[in-house]
Amino acid sequence: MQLTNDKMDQILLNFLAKYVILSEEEQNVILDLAIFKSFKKGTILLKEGQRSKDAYFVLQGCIRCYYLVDTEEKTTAFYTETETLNPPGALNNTPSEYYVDCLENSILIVANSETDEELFAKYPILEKLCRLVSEDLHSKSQIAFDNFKISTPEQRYLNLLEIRPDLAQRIPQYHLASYLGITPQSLSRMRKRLVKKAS
Amino acid sequence: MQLTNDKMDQILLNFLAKYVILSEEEQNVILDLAIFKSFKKGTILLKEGQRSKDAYFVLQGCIRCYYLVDTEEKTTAFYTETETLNPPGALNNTPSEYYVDCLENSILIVANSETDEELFAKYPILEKLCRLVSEDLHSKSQIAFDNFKISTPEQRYLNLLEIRPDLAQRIPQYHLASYLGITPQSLSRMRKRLVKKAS
DNA sequence: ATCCTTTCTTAACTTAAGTTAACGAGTTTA
DNA sequence: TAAACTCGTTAACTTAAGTTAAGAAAGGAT
Repeated sequence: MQLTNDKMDQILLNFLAKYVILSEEEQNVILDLAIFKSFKKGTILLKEGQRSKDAYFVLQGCIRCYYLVDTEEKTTAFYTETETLNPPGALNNTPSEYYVDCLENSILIVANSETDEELFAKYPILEKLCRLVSEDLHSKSQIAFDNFKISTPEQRYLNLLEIRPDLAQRIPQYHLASYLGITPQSLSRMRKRLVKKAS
Repeated sequence: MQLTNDKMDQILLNFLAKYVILSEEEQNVILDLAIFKSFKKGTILLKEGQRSKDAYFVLQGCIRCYYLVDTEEKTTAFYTETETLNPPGALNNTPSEYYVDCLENSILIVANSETDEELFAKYPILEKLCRLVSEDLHSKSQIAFDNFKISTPEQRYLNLLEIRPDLAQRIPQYHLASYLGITPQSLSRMRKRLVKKAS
C-alpha cells in the first residue's frame, strides 16, 4: 500500500486532534517540522550507546525496541501505526540503553526535539499538546506495565491476542516470545497447551 | 520525625526547581494550591472503581499501588519521599483499576487537577512544568518497565537491593515479593539461595 | 505476661519455564 | 539446483517458581 503525502499529513493531524484543536497556522507549523522518512525492513534506527534526540511516530510499518543482554535480544516494545516512541535520550541527551529497528518496511515521522523551546514560546498550545500527549503516553505505559506485572506469561499471551491481535499475525514468534518474557520454545509449548485446554 | 510546614514547602519547591525556575509569585501560587495531608498507616487513599482526580506527592512515608486479583493483592508500585503518583483517573476521569494505601504513616501533597486549565492560561510556565514532569515520569517509568521485563525475579531483587536499598528495609517481605512478581515463599527461598551462592 | 495477629520460613509436591539439541519447512543465496 | 539460513517445533532434562500446609518469630493488644 502506498501513502501519499497528503494522507500522511492527515494521519498526523487526526492523531493530534485527539488532544487539542489547532488553527490552520499551527497545523502548518507542525507539518513543516514533520519529517517523513521511509526505512527498509531491518534498518537499525538507534543503537545502544548512541545519543539521539529523535522521537518516532509510526505512519506505517512496525518498529521494535530491544536490549542486547550478553548475546541475546530482549524485546521490550513494538510500535505500529499511530504509535509514538519517545526514547529517554530525546529528553535528557543520555546515551540509549537499547536498540530500535524496523521489523517491516516503515514510514515514520522523525521528530527532533531540539528546536522546541523557541517554538513553545511562539505557540503555547504546542506546549499544551506535548503535555497532553506525554501524560497520555505515561498513563498508557503505566497501565501496560501494571498488566504485565500482574499477569503470567500465559495471561500476557492471551491478553496480547485480545488487545493487539495484529501483532500476533505480523510479528515472528521468537520476537513475540521475547516480548512476553519467555523463550520461543516455551511459547511454542504454551500454544500447544492452550489448544489442548480449549478442546 | 516531625515536618514543619516550612520544611514541607521547601521539599516541594526543591523538587520543582529541578524542572523550571519559578518566580516568587509562581511559587506562592503553587504553595497555595498544595494541600498537605497526613494519613495513618493502613489508610486506603483510592479504591478500585473509584473516580478521583487526585495526584499524590509523597513528602514523608510510603504509599503503595495494588490490584486485587481474585482475593490476592498484586503490588505494582511503591512511592516514597519526593515521588509522585499520578493515577490515570486524574487525567481522564476513568474509574481506578487499582487500590492505593499507606504502608506507613505518611504526609502527602494531594493535588487536584480540576482547576488546572485556568491556571495554565494565567501562568504558562506551570504548563511547561507539568510537561517536563510528565516527560520525566514517563521516561523513568519506561526504563523501570524495561528493566522489569529483561530481568528474572532474582535479578529484579538484586537490582532492587542496589537501586532502592531503603525499600528492602522498610517494606514487608510479602509486599516486596508481590512487587517482584513472585510469592513470599519463593522470595524466602531465593534469599536462602543467594546467601549460599555468596559463600 | 499472655494471647493473638501478622510476618517469615521451611518442606514436600506440582507445574511451568529454561537449556540444549535436533529436525523440518520455508526462504534466500550462490 | 544445491547449500545456507531463518524460523518454528519437539523432546529430554534441569531449574525455579507455584501450591498447600505447618510451624517459628516478631509485634501489638489486653
